Amino acid sequence: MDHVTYINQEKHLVAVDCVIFGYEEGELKLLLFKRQLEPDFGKYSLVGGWIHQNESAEQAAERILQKITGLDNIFMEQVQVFSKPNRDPGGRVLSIVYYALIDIKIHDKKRTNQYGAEWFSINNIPQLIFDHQEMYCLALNKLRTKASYDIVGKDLLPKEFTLIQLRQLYNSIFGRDFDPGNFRKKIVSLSALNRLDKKDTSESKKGAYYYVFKTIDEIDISVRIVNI
Amino acid sequence: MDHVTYINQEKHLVAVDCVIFGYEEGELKLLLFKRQLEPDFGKYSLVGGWIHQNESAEQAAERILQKITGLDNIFMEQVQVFSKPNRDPGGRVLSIVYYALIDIKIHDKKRTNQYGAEWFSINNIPQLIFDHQEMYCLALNKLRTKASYDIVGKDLLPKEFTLIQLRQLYNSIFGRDFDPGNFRKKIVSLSALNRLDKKDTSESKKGAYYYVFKTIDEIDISVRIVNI
DNA sequence: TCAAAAGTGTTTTTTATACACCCATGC
DNA sequence: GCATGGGTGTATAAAAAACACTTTTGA
Repeated sequence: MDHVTYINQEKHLVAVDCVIFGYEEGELKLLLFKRQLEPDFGKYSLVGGWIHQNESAEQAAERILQKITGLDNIFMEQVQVFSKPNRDPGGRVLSIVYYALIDIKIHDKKRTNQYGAEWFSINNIPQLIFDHQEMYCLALNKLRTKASYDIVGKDLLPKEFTLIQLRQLYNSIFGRDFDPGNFRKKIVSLSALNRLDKKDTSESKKGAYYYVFKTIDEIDISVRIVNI
Repeated sequence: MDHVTYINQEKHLVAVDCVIFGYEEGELKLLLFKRQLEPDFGKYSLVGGWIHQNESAEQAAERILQKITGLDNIFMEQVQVFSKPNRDPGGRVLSIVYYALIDIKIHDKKRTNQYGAEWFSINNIPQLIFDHQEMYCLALNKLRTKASYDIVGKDLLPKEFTLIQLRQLYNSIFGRDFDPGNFRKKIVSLSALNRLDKKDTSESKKGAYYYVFKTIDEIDISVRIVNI
């Protein structure tokens, strides 16, 4: 890109939209805003905002997520850019889409309420504005891909969790039932979790062991990357 | 995104950068520009351009590729957006990165020469400006991912090609030698190719059968998606 | 003691890898 | 007839999938 050509170039509005996944009551959920304006009054939208001159798209997403959920250090991945000239009827806006994973239990519910955000089960998503449905679908695909070579859950589950809870999370992400035995074997074989000497007896008499994610330095780098 | 907030928002310069892969002489190659200006005079850069108001990022990439190579209908995939505020010393520019696959044999060499573009083997890439090295690495990763669940080659090889040529392409993409027998079996099992009654005798006395990609309607949808 | 959830073990199938071998042909 | 790639077959190993079985414990 020649520097001399920087001046007099067309500039664009650039937004960030976040597909915010949470997990609660055995279901993967999505945080959405109810739109208060025409067009598309009453429809729902992803959580979004403008990108500023002095920040990266990641930083913009972090800023927006912090504002809505009160949380920092949220796990996030870029999905892709949406740039069709007429994707937004309000004007020419490029949107950089991220997906984020958060633990619904620990986010600031006052804030989300204040901003009129609601959680929806991914089995029951309302109609979304513009191309937000496509954004969500791509984000879910990306999450599934990640979940199939890495154990996702660190950001969606409480610090201590059982393998049953982890499996239910996976069932919810992939929309199918994983075999309990095989799932357990696969997860254990990745040796990314530590078992605690502590059981969750709320679901059964026998009780299920709690697990936690290993810290970075505990992880055996040689044992990684397999399909679930 | 509220419509009332569209006005008075900060606007941004948005560029498109293309990681253009080609294949020739048994090597995967990359098309690069030699930079004629300071800063970074003499370093190389990806092929890029500005995005216009009335076009999507994809359309901008198509326009730029058409200008440089003379080709239409080029296979392309979005890699990701690069948006760090200081990534470009010339100013705040967001860059949307695509990778493209083209058959070097059929592109317009006069054009690439005219624009000062050169092909480099991916085993011998010169120093690139800004964050273009990272863009290239991500693009190659994305290409490898695609190549492992889909047969890439339709856009890099001539219409008719031997399985030996396809294997050499894969060797070049992944930087390792695939087992001839196993590679052949795997490719055939995907039943995405048709064998012609025609041999390439330029490499051996026996000759190797030519293959072509099946057309969309010939492809058996049930046989897809496996790792190579 | 038995129901119900947690956890383990066994069998089968599929896929990947390594490598030996046969084939066709021009010299 | 033999060297040289091209192509096929087989044997082994590793993963995934299916599913039977044992363990624990409160009611």
